[in-house]
Amino acid sequence: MIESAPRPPEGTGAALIEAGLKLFGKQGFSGTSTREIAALADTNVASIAYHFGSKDGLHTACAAEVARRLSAVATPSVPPDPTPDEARAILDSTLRALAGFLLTSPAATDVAPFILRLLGSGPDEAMTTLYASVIEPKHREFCRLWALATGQAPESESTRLAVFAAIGQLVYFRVGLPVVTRRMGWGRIGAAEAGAIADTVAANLHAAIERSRVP
Amino acid sequence: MIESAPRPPEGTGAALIEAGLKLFGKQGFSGTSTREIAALADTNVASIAYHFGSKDGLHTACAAEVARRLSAVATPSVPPDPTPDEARAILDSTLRALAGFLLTSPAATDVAPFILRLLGSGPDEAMTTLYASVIEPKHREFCRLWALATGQAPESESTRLAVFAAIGQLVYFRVGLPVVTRRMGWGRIGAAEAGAIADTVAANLHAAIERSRVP
DNA sequence: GTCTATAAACAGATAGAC
DNA sequence: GTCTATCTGTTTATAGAC
Repeated sequence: MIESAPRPPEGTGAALIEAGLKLFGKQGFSGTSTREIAALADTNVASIAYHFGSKDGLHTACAAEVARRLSAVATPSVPPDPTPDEARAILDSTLRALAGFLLTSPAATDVAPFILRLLGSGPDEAMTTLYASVIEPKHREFCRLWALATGQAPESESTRLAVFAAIGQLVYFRVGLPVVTRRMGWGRIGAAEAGAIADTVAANLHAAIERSRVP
Repeated sequence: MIESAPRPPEGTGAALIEAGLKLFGKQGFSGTSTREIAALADTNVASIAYHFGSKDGLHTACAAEVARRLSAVATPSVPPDPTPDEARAILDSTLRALAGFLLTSPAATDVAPFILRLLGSGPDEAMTTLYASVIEPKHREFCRLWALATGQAPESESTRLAVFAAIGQLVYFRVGLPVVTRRMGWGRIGAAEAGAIADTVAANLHAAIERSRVP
């Protein structure tokens, strides 16, 4: 038992979260009725109030589930004292793993649109939780690796922005996927397409590291 | 009269589009009531049906207005036969102009969230229009400049992906602005903050061009 | 815990006065 | 063109049987 993250409810509760994640992501919070959610979860509307208090409560539970799933990814195993080349290799492989998750994992199919909606809704409670529990710690860890790879200071403005840019490329490919696939003439995203995107992002990573390296 | 783009309605119609753009972007389509829109536009609910037929009609008109505003930006003036260095300089300045627009322009404050919602809603009619009228042409033009700067083929897979990555960084900084400002400890985005982001994105642009340059 | 039935509020669209 | 009043359907939340 390594994981200490909070477990999601099981049974009907879990089915409701699953359905909520899918529908909230696809149609937005207000665009989704509790009847739709209950139907997809194969239960009745009243069970939402029973398990989560309200529609809002279900949404909060969905956000918590997103945080749980995200924590499971992008967790590189870092050796005690990495050399610059080792740090760079870890950044490369973590970015590729993240690309694989975001672009091809079934889990991300529901998670990514949900987060996108969360971002658009401004800084509310769910976003704050996600930021504090996942985004901030991961970004900080990436900054540390970036600093080891380049010789820059880990918390300098330029390092933090460079890491955002590196991850941002990848996030964009996921967010803008409808646009990207259309322009690329891709029918769907398979291993080959995800690989091409990962290669692009990784190449930019190495180019950026090379350019900001301190001798 | 150079511009052939459709003009927005004036008077009450324009006020409704303005209000719709703001509220649809902030709260989503279903999250915004016609009464709210009418109140912000300082008119009555019935005027929405009168001017645009329905709530959907107003949304379509808002999307058209977004396309109009976007077309006005990111329109580089390219000399007849640019040298590689000139092409690179044009890419640099266009990217910086785009950064300035996205991060500091008041017009973008309403436009950006609206587009974000559009992206999340999957490929509907409004998104298709925006893609065909703005995104595709601009991306193609960027690819041509990228090809001139690097010596690569303008419509090769790697070129198209590289251009997406370059623009994507910038788009991410706009989309993820709530996250970025929090992590950077910024209160708001002024000229200094937008400049720091633009410098980061531009540096990555040059690094990527340098790396994929064909001798 | 699960479900049906219903209540109370709210949505978008429209009729018709001005 | 603009506005008020209203119609009709849908929403979330809840009461209460099982």
